[in-house]
Amino acid sequence: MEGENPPIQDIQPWKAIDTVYTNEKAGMDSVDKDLIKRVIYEASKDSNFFKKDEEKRKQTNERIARLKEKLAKVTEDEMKRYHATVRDSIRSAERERHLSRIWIHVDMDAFFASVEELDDPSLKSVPMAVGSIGMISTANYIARRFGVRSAMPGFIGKQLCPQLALVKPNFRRYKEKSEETKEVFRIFDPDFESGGLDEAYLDCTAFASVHGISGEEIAEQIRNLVMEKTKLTCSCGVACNKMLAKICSDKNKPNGQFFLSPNIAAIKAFVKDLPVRKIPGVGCVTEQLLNGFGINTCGDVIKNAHVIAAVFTPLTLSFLLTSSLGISTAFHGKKPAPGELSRKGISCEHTFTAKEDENTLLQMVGSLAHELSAAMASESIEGLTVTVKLKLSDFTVRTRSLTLLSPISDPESISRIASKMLRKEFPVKLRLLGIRMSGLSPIANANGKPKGNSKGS
Amino acid sequence: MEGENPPIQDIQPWKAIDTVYTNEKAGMDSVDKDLIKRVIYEASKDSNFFKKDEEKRKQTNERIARLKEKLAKVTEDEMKRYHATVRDSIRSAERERHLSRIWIHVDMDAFFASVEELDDPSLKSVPMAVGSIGMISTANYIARRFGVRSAMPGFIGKQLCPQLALVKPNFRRYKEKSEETKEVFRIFDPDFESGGLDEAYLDCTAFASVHGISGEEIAEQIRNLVMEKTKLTCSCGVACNKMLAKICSDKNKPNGQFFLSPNIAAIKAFVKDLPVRKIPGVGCVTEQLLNGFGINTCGDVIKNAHVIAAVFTPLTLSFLLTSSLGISTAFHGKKPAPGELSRKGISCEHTFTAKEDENTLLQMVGSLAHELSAAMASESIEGLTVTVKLKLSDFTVRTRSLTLLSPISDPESISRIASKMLRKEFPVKLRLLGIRMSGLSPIANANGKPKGNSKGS
DNA sequence: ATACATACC
DNA sequence: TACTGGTATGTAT
DNA sequence: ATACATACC
DNA sequence: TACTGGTATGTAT
Repeated sequence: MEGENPPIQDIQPWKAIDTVYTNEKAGMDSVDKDLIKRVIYEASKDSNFFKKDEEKRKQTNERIARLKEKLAKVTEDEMKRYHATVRDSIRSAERERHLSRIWIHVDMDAFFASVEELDDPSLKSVPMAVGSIGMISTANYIARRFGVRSAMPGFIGKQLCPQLALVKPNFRRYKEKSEETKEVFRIFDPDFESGGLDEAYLDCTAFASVHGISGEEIAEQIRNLVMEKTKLTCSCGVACNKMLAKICSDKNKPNGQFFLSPNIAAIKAFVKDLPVRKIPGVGCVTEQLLNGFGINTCGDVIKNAHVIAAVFTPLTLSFLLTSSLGISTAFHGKKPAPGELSRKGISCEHTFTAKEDENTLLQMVGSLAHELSAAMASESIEGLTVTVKLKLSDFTVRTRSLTLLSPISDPESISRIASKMLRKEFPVKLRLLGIRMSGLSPIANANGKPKGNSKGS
Repeated sequence: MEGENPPIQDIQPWKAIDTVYTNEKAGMDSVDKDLIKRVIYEASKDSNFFKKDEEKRKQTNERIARLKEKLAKVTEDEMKRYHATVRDSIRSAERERHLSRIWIHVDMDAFFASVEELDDPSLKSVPMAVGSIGMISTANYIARRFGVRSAMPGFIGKQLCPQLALVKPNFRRYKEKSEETKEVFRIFDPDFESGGLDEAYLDCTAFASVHGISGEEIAEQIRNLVMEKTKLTCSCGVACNKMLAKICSDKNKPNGQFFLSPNIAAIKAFVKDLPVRKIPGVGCVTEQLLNGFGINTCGDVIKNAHVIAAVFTPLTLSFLLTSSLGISTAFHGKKPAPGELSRKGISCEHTFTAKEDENTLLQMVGSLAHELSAAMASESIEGLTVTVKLKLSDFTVRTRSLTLLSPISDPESISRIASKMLRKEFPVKLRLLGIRMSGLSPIANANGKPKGNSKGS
């Protein structure tokens, strides 16, 4: 390592800024990409956000270093046993492989942005994003060509594309349109599982067999009906399990579909060079960790599973292995028993320009408590555990929680408890305050209409 | 409930004493059984043990009452959803049903007692039990006819059968004989799983297919070879999974075998009237709880699964349902990865006549610490967590634990920490003291030979 | 139970 | 000037 | 992590 | 006179 030339990053630091925003799809040549990286870097480099981000990446690298040390200490003998563990895991994963189910993952194209375009067609011809100067939810396809993406702050989007139109989100409207899509989904699978406003998983096995049609034909029908109903386009993935369907729905986006043939050879070929980051559940950090061990694709995961076994948790091994083999849930998950509410927590948080005045912060907690309490009332639920979330001005996150003896939902109780926890943290300079209630149960009160069920077991 | 005659138990209290000892096998007529119950009752009724036992049973009954209240509050609507949950659970359990594996559970007959008879044939003709006046491990079949059973204290055994010969256990010898049996088991399944000195689970699928013989034939061979090798008899259960094999090995005990045909009809018939207590994992308490809801057999579990869903934990539901359907593990469990030691804890405890002198108790902790440390040294392991176990003179059990920053194994450290925890409990009158170490890792020291592996993940 | 990290939309 | 808000889940203690 | 309960041999 | 000892696992907090 010593005596080498300084790495390129020291001279063109933005080239190393391979953040969330830049590691996606094709469609731009490398000059464009380079420019985009540079703009993002310049816009970010002095912010606390950027510092925190770098710190995290550094810590992950240190974690990689520690794991590598651990790996180095593994004896040959132990490694043999890790290989055996891997063989075991693969064998038991394979028992969960189901090829005979037809899953379709439907993903609305640039959903929020498309709804806005629908409601104001003039937006169709300009680069546009739904969100605020602080944060973008979705960008339309024109804006994406400038490098504007979701989860990017609006001010960076503006720097990438000064003409960018920022449209304030209108969630009520998106919900409406989402309900329209659901009417379509129900036709094909009354039990479809939705994953947010803009996507859903449908088990179309029964529909296909009853109507004697293929998954691909069903996907066509879904896309047609969704268009008819909502005037919006969506993309579909057709495969034999949820994960594969989800990955497939991204393949021919927008307004397309992709069918993965339900046979092992096709699945293995599909998965072989798939970047691990495509596995739902593998985010930036896990990707960085795996890359640190030279594991970039699902094929690499299989080849190096013994390394993963040596260095990660058994659950992580099993998850990565299963996913990389193209295996995942092929049946609908159990719906929550009446024992449980389907929701496990409810929360409310706000970001603001960093503040340290104690009274101001305490007042904000009070108002959060009222907001949260109102949300709880509207579902007739109460909760046992109060968690306060603080984000310091340097983006460090802290949580403090307290579990009570009996559940509460009134704003006064929530406020009192949250304030007490906040006070213990003073002095602090905060950019975010949040309150969350968990351990939820329906309110069994006089005339309330509990929409949920009594806490189970 | 009011105005009824006093229940029979008030007059003949021993009839209600349906404890561990009396609710087993046939072979005695009801007069005998009644006599046995009465003797046991008379021998027990004034002891602290008996009081604690009654207290626990009472608490379980209160728990049943509470669960029934909860059940009563379940609305029709909720109950419908519990039914749906059950349907879901059954569907997913059925996906785990494997009929094509051949499992054999081998259970040595009255193992310790039989070894003693082998070494001293004069014991064959008299009622005999291995154990002490305080506790019996195993009784031979002659003694069993008097009602003497394992887990019964020797003094009660003597009251049931004054001629009872009590033989002191010789574990080294049993281990030797157990190793002999294992040599046999390895022939049929090199990966067999042992469950204590006297039983094992063998997956004989491969052996059967390689040698073109049936499970029943293999069981014959196992029994012959075990007899040849050890001069001891054993019993075998042959079925398509571990649980069923285990239950089957009990069917024709001693010196017999039982084959359960691997088809759903046969399994359903087998399981229908099987008492829940036969399910390995369902002990006295769960049995009592289930009986409290009128659930006595596996058939009842299936019929009343919605009740179980409403009242027990999802895991318990799934376990009881799966078991009652005759489904269980059909493949060898993963062996511990080199990441882990196969052992998760190591402990040492002693019972004595109740003491409250603090110095005496502290000295006892010191000697336990030395014992434990020696056991750990012999395996070259150390541990992070120290747990002290106390049993008060009234049989109440208390545990206190502390997790350290770095692992220990030397007697001084263990003793120091355990004593500190004990002192906090003073004053107490104890009949048992124990120490356990967990969070184990191999000692990576100079010339030690770690038999295990470094702590994982 | 508490605290924190990761992930997804 | 300026990097969300809501939820679930995993991991460690 | 801590405490306690259940289960098995 | 007198009701074990060792281990794993689940549940709750």
